[in-house]
Order: sequence, then C-alpha cells, then structure tokens
Amino acid sequence: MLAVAGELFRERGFDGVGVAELLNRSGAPRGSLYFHFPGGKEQIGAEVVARFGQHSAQRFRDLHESGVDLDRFIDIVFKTTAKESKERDYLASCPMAAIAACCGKEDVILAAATREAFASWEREIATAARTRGMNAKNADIFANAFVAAMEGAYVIAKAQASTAAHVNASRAIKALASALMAA
Amino acid sequence: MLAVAGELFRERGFDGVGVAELLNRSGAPRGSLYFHFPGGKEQIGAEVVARFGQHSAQRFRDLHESGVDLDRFIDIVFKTTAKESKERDYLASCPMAAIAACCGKEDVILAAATREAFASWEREIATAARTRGMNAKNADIFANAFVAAMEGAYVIAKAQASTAAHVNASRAIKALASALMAA
DNA sequence: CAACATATGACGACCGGTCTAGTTATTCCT
DNA sequence: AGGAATAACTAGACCGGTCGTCATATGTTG
Repeated sequence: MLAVAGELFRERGFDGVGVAELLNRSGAPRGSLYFHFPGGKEQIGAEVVARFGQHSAQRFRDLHESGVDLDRFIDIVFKTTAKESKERDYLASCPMAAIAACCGKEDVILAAATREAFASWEREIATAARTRGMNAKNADIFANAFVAAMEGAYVIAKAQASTAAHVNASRAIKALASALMAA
Repeated sequence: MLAVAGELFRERGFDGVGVAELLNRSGAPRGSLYFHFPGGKEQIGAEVVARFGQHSAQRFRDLHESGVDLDRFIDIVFKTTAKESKERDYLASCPMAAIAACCGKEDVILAAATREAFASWEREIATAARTRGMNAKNADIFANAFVAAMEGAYVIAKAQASTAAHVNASRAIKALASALMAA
C-alpha cells in the first residue's frame, strides 16, 4: 500500500493522486484505509516519506560502511538515482521532492516528515565525508549541497526525460568534495 | 492573475490550488477564467511556467551581458534565489519545480512548457560559461548541473526553512565551474 | 459463545473544473 | 449620431469526482 502510494506520489505529486487510485492499485477496500491510517491521506504521505527516508538513509550508511572512497560514494549514489529515474521512464522524481514541493504551511505533518528525512540523509552523508577526512563544518556543507543536487537532479531528469542531470549533478558534487577536502 | 497563480503554485503545487482560490485572490470573477484561458487550469499552469521561464532566462542573459565573471555570476544567481525563498518565508519553492514534480505523463502541455523553460535557462547559462572561456561541451554540463542544483536548492530550502541549501549549492556549482574551466 | 479486532462498500457533504446562457462594452457602417 | 453587430466579459448552475464516515459483516481469540 505504502509502496504503491510512493510510486504514485513520485509520478504525480501528493495532491495529484486520489485515495481512489491508491485503493484500486493496492486492491484494498476503501474502509480499510481509514482503519489502518486514521490520519487519512496525509498520514499515508507522511509514512511514505518516513519509509523512503529511512530506506535511503540506510543505503547511505551501508555505502559508507562498505568503505568506498568519497568519489566512488558520490558516483554510486547518483548512478543509482539515475537508474531509478530511467527505470520509471522518467515519469517519476523523488517522492520527497514531490511532497516537499506540494505541501503548504498547513500540512504540518508532511513538512515535518520531509524535514526529518532530509536531515537524516544529511547526517549519514556528513558522517561519510568526515570519516574520509573532511572537517566537520565542510562535511555539513557538503551533505546539504549533496541532497540539494540530488533532488534537483531528480526533478530535472523527469522534466527532460534524461539521466544527464544525475550525471552532471554528480560531477558538481565531486568537484565540491575535492574543493572542501583540500581546505 | 498569472502572477497570483505563480505564487500559489510555488507554495502548494499545481494540483494543490484550485481555481476557486485563483479567482478569490486575483479578484476575477469565475466566468472570466475560461474566456481568457480557454485551455482551463492547465493553460494557466503552462503560461505561468512560460512567463517565469522567460523572465528568469532574461535575468540570466542580463547578468551575462553585465560582464561579471563566472564566480560572481553564480553568486548573484544563488543569492537571488535565496532571497526569493526567504522573502516568502520559505513557504515557496520554484514554480517550475512545483509543476515539474507534480505533472504526470498525461499533462503534455505542462511537461512541454517546463522542458522548454529549463532548456532556455541552460542555453543562457551555457552561453555565459562559454563566453568566459569554458569549452562548449563543458558549458553544457555546467549549465545542466547549474539548474539542477538551483531547483534542488529551492526544494530543500523550503523543506528546511533555511537559505543554507542555496548557499551550499552555489559552492558546489562554483567548484564545478573551476574544475570544468581548468580542463 | 462472547468480546474483540479487522474488513467492507455504500453514503454524503463538499469541492473540483467546466460550460452555457446572459449582460455589458466597443466597434463600425450608414 | 443612431443602431446593429461583434467583442469582451460575467454569473451561476452543472456534473463528476473528492475525501472521510459509518453501520454492518466477517473473522479470531479466550
């Protein structure tokens, strides 16, 4: 269910998909949704974000722990995001971007969920950078720019139906890494 | 009208705002909408994108023609986007990102509008880079990464209610610029 | 069997975008 | 200038779909 919701949100944004479609695709009946998710659609969105956030954070951590160097770390992440875009025929971006872009000030829960998810990514990435010799301050800068470039690449890749944005963003982040490492 | 629509789309995405709100805020009566925009809401979205796209492209061109060096070019652009985010209390991202993220494969018009707008930005930015000594191939890479970082920064800045993403993304792009210039 | 947890789809209030029919302003020709 | 013809604009109703709720059905556990 959450998986289905995630896929749909990436394609059409949070407001772009109705609960009806969530139900059709997941096969669940209408009433069950509000039993399992009393918070309704917003709760679903928040859980999708939380799940995706944790899952990605874990992947960052695994990659970090695998001991690859920073350039390879960057490469692998952006190659993966590129693959994700391509596999979905450039119809989808990142669920996080889709939700972050579409949530106004009244959607407190969604906003909090995305904020926390992004923060957790940055923690993992900054740790990876620090471990590889970057100083703490620069590691934070690096991590923040990293996720910005990543999300931007998702959006542009979707708009342009091309993986170019992912590979080019990756180059920018690699350049940043070496600049920050030198300092 | 288009201005109002642009502001609302940045805050809540294309599907997040209804025509009712567009009409309320712009003061226009309900019926007028389909006289001026026979294509309905989608046309409004497309025109918002086109307007914003052209406006920004023009600003890139002006900045380029002002003769500033590439680092300063980057700085000014990202300082401007940071200011935009801040002025809107971090409630808004870029209308382009908001629409690109929320448009599925059936919204052909919107997709085309965003694609063209992004392309026009890249043309201007690549020209600016080439004029400053970057080779053509690298200039394209640079321009593509530039807009990706910019859009990503908008999204992250909104989610985190901070200009940090803009300034950090700017550092990444500056690092990329000097890397690509050297080659 | 009783008590509880879970599942179900019909229902309703509401809001979405769209359209048709009507009203006002403007042009244009005699 | 008078008046018809056309353009510009408006009001409100419309249908379809939205989300969330609820009474009822089904299964499950002690």
